[in-house]
Amino acid sequence: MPELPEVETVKRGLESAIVKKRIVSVRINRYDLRVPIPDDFGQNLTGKTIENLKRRGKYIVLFMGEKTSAILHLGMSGRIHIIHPDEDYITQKHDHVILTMEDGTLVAFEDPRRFGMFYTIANDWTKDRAFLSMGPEPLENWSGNDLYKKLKHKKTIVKTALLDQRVVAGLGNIYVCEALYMAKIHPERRACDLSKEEAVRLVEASKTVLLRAIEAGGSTLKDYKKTDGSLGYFQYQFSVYDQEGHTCRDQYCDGTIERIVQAGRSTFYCARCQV
DNA sequence: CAAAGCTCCTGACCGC
DNA sequence: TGCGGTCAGGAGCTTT
Repeated sequence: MPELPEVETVKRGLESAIVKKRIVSVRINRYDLRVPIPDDFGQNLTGKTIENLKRRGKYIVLFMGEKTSAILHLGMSGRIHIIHPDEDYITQKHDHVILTMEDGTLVAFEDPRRFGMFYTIANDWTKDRAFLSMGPEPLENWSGNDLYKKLKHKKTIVKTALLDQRVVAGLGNIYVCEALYMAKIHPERRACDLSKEEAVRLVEASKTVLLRAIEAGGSTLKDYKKTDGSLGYFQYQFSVYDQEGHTCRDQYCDGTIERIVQAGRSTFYCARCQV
């Protein structure tokens, strides 16, 4: 379930492997992802040099000049495998796309559930529909005031509002739970009922949670690569996510972590200290 | 327009 | 051991 920290970790891993290198071939094993890979995908990428990488929300943009960018989203189960020129690699069952770089580095996009996206665009990537109504980057100039103003006229519950990528980019089910816990805000609160102070707290908590997770991703990245060469999943100790029945981690709280379902998704929270 | 509901997909897990 | 059922969830689409 890649959210912002996992995507950022993947992007950092890709950085040294492919930036400033030319793509010499593109192998596409299947086109029928949930959003199909365009027919001209391979043609558009072959021969191009990746100038830089950008992350926006849960997307990674491979920038190859003003006229070509590739846009990657890992969906639910997407992974990137980086295979160095001297390494052997057995193609995985769900490796849908494999890029070969000029130095022999392979980049495999594996995605069993096929919820991911990989496509090219022929103009300014910021104009792509994925980014048109996307909210602010949480780690860049996201303020409590901005969140407060956005939530003020939202009738939905705060948990669901934070999952909406138009409100803020990059949060998913796990980090929304974690951020609400850290901010001590109950997930069933109506978004429009949050005070300015609570919005400020929620923004600060979100930033802290995301930064810590990125840090954890970065530190475990090397160990993970040693074992199977893949990138993107890390060890991060969740306070509430998937912790149903555990005692609240707050030393002054003796509550128990509960699980409820909101809009069809699990929410984990402490019913005692999140109010 | 917002909000809620449904859908896509496979692998992991559980109970029998 | 196998088998059926359930669950996981990002985002696009449809419905209300």
